[in-house]
Amino acid sequence: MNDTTAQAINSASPHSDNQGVGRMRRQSSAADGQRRATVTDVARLAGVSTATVSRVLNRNYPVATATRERVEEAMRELGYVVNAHARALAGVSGRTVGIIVSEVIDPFYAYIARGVEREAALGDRLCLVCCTQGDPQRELAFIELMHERRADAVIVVGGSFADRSYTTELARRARELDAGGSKLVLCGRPPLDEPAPTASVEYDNEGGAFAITDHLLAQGHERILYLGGPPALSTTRERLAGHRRALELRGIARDPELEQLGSFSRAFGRRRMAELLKEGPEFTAVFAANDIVAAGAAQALEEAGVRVPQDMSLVGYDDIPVAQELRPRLTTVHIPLEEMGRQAVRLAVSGGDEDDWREQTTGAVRLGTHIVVRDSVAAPSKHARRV
Amino acid sequence: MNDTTAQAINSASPHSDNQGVGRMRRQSSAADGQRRATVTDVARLAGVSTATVSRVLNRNYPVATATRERVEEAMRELGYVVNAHARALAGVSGRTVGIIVSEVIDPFYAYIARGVEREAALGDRLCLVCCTQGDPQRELAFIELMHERRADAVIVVGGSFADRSYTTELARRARELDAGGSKLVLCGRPPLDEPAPTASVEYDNEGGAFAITDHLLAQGHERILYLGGPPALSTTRERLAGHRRALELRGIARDPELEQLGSFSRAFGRRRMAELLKEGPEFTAVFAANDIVAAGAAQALEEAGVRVPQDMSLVGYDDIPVAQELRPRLTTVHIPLEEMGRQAVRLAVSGGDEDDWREQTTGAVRLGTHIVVRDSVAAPSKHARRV
DNA sequence: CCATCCATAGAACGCGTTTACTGTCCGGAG
DNA sequence: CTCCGGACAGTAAACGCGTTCTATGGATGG
Repeated sequence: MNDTTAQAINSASPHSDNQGVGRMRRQSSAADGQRRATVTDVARLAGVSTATVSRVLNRNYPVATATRERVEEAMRELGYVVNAHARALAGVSGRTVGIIVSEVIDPFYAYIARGVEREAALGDRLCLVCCTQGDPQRELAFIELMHERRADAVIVVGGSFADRSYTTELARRARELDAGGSKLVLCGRPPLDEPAPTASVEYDNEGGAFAITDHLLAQGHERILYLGGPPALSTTRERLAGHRRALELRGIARDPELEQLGSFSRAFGRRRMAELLKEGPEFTAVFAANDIVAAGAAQALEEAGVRVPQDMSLVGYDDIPVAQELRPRLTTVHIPLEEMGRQAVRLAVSGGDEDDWREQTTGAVRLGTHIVVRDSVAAPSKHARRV
Repeated sequence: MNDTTAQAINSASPHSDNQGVGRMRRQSSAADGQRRATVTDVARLAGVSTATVSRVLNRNYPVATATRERVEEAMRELGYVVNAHARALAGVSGRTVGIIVSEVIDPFYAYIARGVEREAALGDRLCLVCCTQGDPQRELAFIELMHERRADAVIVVGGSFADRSYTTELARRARELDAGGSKLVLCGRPPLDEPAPTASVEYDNEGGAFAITDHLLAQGHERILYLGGPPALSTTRERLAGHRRALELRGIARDPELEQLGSFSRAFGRRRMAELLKEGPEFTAVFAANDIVAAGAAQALEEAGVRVPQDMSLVGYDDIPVAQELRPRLTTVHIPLEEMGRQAVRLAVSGGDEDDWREQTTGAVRLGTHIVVRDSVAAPSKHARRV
């Protein structure tokens, strides 16, 4: 389809008359857009050369005021808009950064995307956003597409899958990107095991999980259900690791039955919670893998008539807005999401400026997390809930 | 800043040695990216011409299988990635659509963005996303930036301001864009009063407001507070218009005190609601300008000990996820947000295919809205709430 | 053996940017 | 009152990289 379109559009133009700058085209179809004005047109109208027009455009070289004004007037008159493609082709940065998330409507990603967008805007850059819907293949494809567009940075956000061939492929892309002067930034995911020229922005995922589990333990909970999160995702693994470490440190044996992984969806949280309430192991607190799952669990709890926090404590992770909307308000782990997005851009973009000492190609920052105590946690009730 | 950066990057590369294809560059800095492979390189390595390589790339012309394989092998070996800029410059569509919203983390916009992104992806297009944070100037600037990048479509989303000079400027941009073969799409906002080549996707905003107000009236409410929404925004005006029409139709006089406009924020909803509860007019129901404002109002109500829906009915608008998270679950107006995004892309992109009958340049679709009844509305309590 | 069709090559083109270079005009030196 | 160095303005032309039109060599078919 690309082809046919492109052909149809182009085959109709270049034929006879080579040097005429396009007189003929103009009178073709009625409402049809007459050829876009070019630097040459502006130059001609202003009575200067194209180089001068370019200088006016870029203000990077002194141009007499009178000349500048004449050129600007000509641009206005012709409705001239520079062609970013031509400019990029000539070697100027395309001023674009790409961000790849799994889902834009998920607040976790949306906040990071906001940080990326804002930071990008500060540097007069535009932001290419893609959603993989959780498909690693699509992620790879998008990286390729962004590479084709010569994005200054390609930021992949969110947990990654522990799939060898995928990792290898990603490393390859990172090298290709780097060879072209772009940078692959891993945001909210662990670095590649294979060495590759990437930058990375992480948050203390394990630490946050440790802290909030410990918060639960400090209240006296000993049977804590860990609920949700795709098992193969790095995000899940890290959170679970922090959770386990906290248990271990207090000398509490780990019960596999209390680790109910699954997905990050609200539906999962609700369904599995309901099931476990009916016929699951005993527990007095729930550590939902993220706030969305917590929202689902909260609903199941409500429907089952289990009061939070009196009968059951509940915590989440991410501290997205829904955490404050739930009743009781959810105790959770805060992640500086927007800041992560900003850092991701800074890392990639500043790195691009000083191309002398490329040694620091592999920048990395790690941001802290902290728990936010609200109303969803209390000490376990005297008589442990019996199913 | 734009300029200095661009200069710094470029002034350092092209110097002596003009025809050598870059021998020198290679040995410059250690990790430095050696010049990217080009079609010419691939052609040379595969022993064919650049035309053939291009054909292999675009599969738009028969190429002998053996040749194709040789070319593909060469591309792989060199880590070749086409340059989208060069390609776009040569006349092929850049396969990019732009969307401009005021805020990505706002679910209203996020859902539309998702629709745009998905539909764009179906056509192998990438999506440029920008946030104006409500600033019309920034909106104009982003349109310009997208125009420079020759986006197939530029979709501006959300209510617009009733500012004459802004509208004029927008119309001008629409014409420039159209002249270049792109399209400006107005999504979720009324068409420009000034004639301009735009496409538009609307939703029945007035009708939704009418319906939900009527729903309240049918329950017996007569004193309904309309809360929130920027007065100058078209979205607010339309919703208010629907609200008023419903009142009128039931013969209920309009009370200016019951129209408390402001903003679309949660903070506004909460603050103003609290104020009105303390010292405002009498009313038995609240029509929040959108769900976010409703969430704020719900909190104020909760804090004031006013029960919903027993003591006070509450409805919102947009039907974003928070509506289902509130307790009681919020009765609201559903908008097919994602579908709007999809339609916006379709309108702009299909329109671009058949450039023969440009008459239909100004496409427009209007999607329906409907109310979603949940638990936040009840008949007014016998004894009207007295402050 | 010529008419065709196919695969491929050569070259023009699209549009800014930038370098190398020319022509001007200034002030100060001689 | 010239003459020279240098700051300034501005220009022609090369360049970046795919795409596609036109042309050509060769093979197949009649």
